[in-house]
This record gives sequence, structure tokens and C-alpha cells, in this order.
Amino acid sequence: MISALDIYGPFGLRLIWGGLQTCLGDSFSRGVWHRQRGRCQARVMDDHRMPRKLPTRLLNICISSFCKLHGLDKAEAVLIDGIRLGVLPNVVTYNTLVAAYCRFVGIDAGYSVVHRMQVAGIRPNVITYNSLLAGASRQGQASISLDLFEEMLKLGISPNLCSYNTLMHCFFRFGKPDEAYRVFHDIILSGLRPDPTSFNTLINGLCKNGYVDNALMLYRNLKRHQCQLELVTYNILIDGMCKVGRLKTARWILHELGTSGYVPDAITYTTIMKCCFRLRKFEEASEIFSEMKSRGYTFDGFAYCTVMGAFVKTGELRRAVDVAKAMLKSGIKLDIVFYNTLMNIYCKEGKVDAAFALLNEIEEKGLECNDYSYTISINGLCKARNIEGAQRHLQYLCS
DNA sequence: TTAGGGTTAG
Repeated sequence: MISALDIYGPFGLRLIWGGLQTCLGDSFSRGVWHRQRGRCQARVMDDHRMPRKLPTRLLNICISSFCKLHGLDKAEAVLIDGIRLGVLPNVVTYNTLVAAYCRFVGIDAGYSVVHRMQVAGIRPNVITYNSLLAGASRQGQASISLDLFEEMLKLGISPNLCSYNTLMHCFFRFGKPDEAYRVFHDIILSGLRPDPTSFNTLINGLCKNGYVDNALMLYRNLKRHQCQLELVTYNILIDGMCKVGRLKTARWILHELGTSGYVPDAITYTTIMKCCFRLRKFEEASEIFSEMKSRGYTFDGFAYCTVMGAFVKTGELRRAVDVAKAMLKSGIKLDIVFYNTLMNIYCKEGKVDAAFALLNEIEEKGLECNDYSYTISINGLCKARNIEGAQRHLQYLCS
């Protein structure tokens, strides 16, 4: 039987393992974090089960796992440990850190890792830049995205489909549909083949920017060319149609979804049902609900809050309260969206005290208020003509 | 072992 010592020499893995143990605390002995289906799980490994892989790869797995758990400091500690033990980081190591810093700290922090990798003599590649592009997109820096794209080209790094898709998403997200559409054309001009991500980004971007008919046209073209669409593509389109009140078209897409071999999911039904409620088509909503039930889907918190919100929007506060009661009765875990919606109902009914009591309940339950909670509460005070109270509340929130 | 997008609630 091969032991870790045979594979990695006298220290290597054992010490990295030790470093990991230090980072993870005492609860795991020689534990390594493995990513499985997007989640990180701890697994204890014995010497004879240790993977026969290069130490740098192991180092990268450890760093990646910590990054995924938001443990950037621990990831850095593992890197230092690795270097100390002579395990040299490679481009994957730094790319992992660039992506994590961009996601959890910001584009500047990501860029500083790029400098570190250059100092270490490692050249950034297309993945490095794609992470930076995604970071710029998340921060709403469309101009930085373009600069990054040019910088990439200057460095002789060819953008790939992921780069184009990210840039397209960035433009759509920040209300620049013309530029986004140009990026889509650039994909074709560069000889790349758009993938489902490209089409989903494009259709969603068109819908969100008010071009639902163009999105529909694109969908028809894709169907004509027998492109394989994903369930989520249909859901995007259905949502786009529902948002502009085109329930009939949404239902037609629902039908097409079925004939394409897909089964609508809870999101599909919730989206259409919300539209029915908004349009006050209660009977139709009820039919959708029955169909949903017959397929075995039950209402989750998202569905309850969707319907509640729809009633609030149509001003039917009593109905909204009924849904809130049903959700309470169902035993589903109450989240901040539920509380915000209920707070909104109370404010609209002029029961500002009751709304503020909910703020305390949120805190007691260990939930965190968000922007909506504050906007709703301040708005409630203003609507009740308690401007002084609103100012005091705002000052309290800012303090 | 590293990168992208997309669907429902307030």
C-alpha cells in the first residue's frame, strides 16, 4: 500500500495537511474540503486514501475550497504554508484568488492579486481576465469592463466565449442594450459559436431592457433553427412577458415548453400565477395553482411572498394578509422578504406601530434587515405624515 | 484544481 510519504516525500502533504488542520480548527483531523455539487463538505482521509496528485494541485483544491467558504484569510494562510513548504503556486492558484477577491471584496482587490502573480513571474491568462470582467460587471463598471477587454487584447490574450458573454451581460445589466447586442455580433464575427449562456443572457437582457418583442423574435429564430433551449430560457421569456402583462403570450410559451419535452417547474408556475393575480384574473390563478398541485409542487416561501406581493400591488391588502396567515400556518421558515412584505401591508394600512414592532421581531429572530426594510419603514412614517419620526429613524439607521 | 449567463417574492 502506498502511503502519503511515498508519494509526497518526507514533509509535503503531511505539513500542508497540518496547516489545514490549524486553519480548520480541532474539529477535523487531517481533513480536506471537497466541493460537491456546489457545496463544501469535510472529509477525513487516511494516509492510504490520499490522492496521488501533485502538491500544487492539492494546494489549489484547498485554496479553492476556502475561497468558496469566503475564507480568504485562510486561503492566504494555506498559500503561505504551501510556499514555505516549497509547493509553488501556479496560474490556477492565483486565478482562484483573483476570482474570490473580485467576488467577495471587489475588483481592485482582484487586480492587486494580478499584480502579485506578475511579481511571482506568472502571466495572467484568459481566465484571470474573465474573473476581473465578472467582478467589474458585478460592480456595475461597464467602462472598466471595456478597458479590461482592451488590456487583454494588448497582452495578446484572446477573449473566449466566456469573456464575450460576461461583457454582454455587463452591458445589458447597466442599460446599454445596443452595446450588448454589438458584443453578441462580435461573438459571431470572431468565429465563436454562441452557447446557451449567450442566448439566455441575450434573451434576458432584451426582456429586462424593454425589448420583449425582439426577445420573442430571437426565440422563434432559435426554434426555427432547432437550437436546443433550456427550461430556464422558457422561464426567462415567460417572466419577460408576464412583467409587461402579456399573459396570453406567456401561456403560449408555457404550452411550447411542454411540447418541447420540458415539464414546467415551480418557478414557471409562480411567475404566471403572479401575473394572473396582478391582472386580477383570480380564476386563472386558481387553475394554475391546481395544475401546480397536481404536478406535486407545493407552495414555498417564494410562492407565498410572490402572491402576497401581487395583492399588495393591486391594493387588496386583506387578501395579502390571508396569504400571510396561510404562510404562517404552513410552518415555512419566515425570511426577511416575508417580514418586509408584511411590514409594507401594515404601513399601507396606516399601522406604523405594528410595522415597527415587526422590525423588533426581525431582530429577535436573528434576521438581518435590508434596504427594503428601511425603505418601507421610512416610507410608512412619511405616509403617516410623521416626517420628524422619519428623519429620526433615518438618522438612527445612519448612526 | 481556476472563469461566464439565466427564471419566481418585498
